[in-house]
Amino acid sequence: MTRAAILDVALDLASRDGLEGLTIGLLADRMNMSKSGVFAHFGSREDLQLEVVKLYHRRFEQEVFYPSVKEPRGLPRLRAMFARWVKRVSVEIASGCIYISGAVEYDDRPGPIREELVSMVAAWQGALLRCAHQATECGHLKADTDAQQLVYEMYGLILALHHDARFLRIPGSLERASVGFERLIENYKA
Amino acid sequence: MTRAAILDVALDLASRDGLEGLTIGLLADRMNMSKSGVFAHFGSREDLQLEVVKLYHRRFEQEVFYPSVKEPRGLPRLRAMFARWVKRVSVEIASGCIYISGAVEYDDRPGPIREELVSMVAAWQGALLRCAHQATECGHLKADTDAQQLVYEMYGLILALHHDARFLRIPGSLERASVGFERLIENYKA
DNA sequence: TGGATAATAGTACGAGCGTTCGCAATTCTT
DNA sequence: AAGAATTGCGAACGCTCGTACTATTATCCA
Repeated sequence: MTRAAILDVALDLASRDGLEGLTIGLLADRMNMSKSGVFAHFGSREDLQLEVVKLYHRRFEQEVFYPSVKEPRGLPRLRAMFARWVKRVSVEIASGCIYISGAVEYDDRPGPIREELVSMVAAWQGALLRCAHQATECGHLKADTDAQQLVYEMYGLILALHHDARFLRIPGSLERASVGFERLIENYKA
Repeated sequence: MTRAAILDVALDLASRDGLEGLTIGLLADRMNMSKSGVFAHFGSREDLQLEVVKLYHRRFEQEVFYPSVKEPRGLPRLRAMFARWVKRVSVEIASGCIYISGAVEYDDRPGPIREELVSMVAAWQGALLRCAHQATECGHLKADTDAQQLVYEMYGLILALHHDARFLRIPGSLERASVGFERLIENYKA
């Protein structure tokens, strides 16, 4: 299916230039197709963007979420989630992360794309939250652990990784994310 | 000076729509001026963007940095820096923060604007780093404190604040940033 | 083999962008 | 008061964008 191939390249372009920077003309060039040929596969540019977001979400789930839930519930699963997340972002240092760039692009731009992005990021944070709760229920973390706070700080470590490595290009950011996570867990450990 | 008034409005627009979203036509509308009238004050759009970035930096310094260095060096100063920083970002939840949106917009777009942004953010991180070093020298923090790691995590807390409050619109993010900072300091305290 | 069906190309349009240029109005200088 | 310099306006240019419409080519089924 040509459509799938187009979406694949579109995801690549959107990762680099942002969802708003994704343009049909450039996409057609990369595909060696005409603009109208590419356009015909999607009803509108917004539809194309939405499909790209959904594709990214599927990739993220497949690479980070699903393999992690195979780990034993509680702290090991939470650790796996963070480790795979870091690994994913460390690859995206070269290409860009749509969750993060999308969060900035659509923080004040209403519409279906923003809604799609918000619901996906919220779903991921929800998964982390459930996992953190289970970790306290299993007795891996202290009983009075504030799971929301834990997820908040995990997200901060990832955002800082993206910022320092991709924008400022500071080496060693990867290790800093891991060190931060270990310190975080050490604080909440039972 | 009309130029200063234009820059003021331009900063507002760039905060909302990003530096790349800043357009001369919209700016002219907001100023009740013609496009060419606005344009004449700057040699090019890029110059306008650069001036906006510099203006933002001056505001940031004035509001966050300068008042903080009046505090006693070491931990009190570091605390003041973070507190004022949080306060500033909490205001920017409504308007947007150019350091953060700029980091995403220009992480892969070479040119003078990226360079300006990088040098400014690096300067701010440098100031935090020096302050953290002084805090260990003063004996406020443990002697083996990794200042880079500390700054990294502080930055993460701020990024998470911006993300959760402005994009996801989760209430209580402000408190989470403060709680995270306190836990951070508690870890590194002498 | 021929005719419906889908996929791609080509062209054109209208809008918005940054930018240029010439002209009017205002302000400053002497 | 006259001339120079600044400041703003309006129209136009060339470009790129998303999109619509029409043809052409390929595919597949009877």
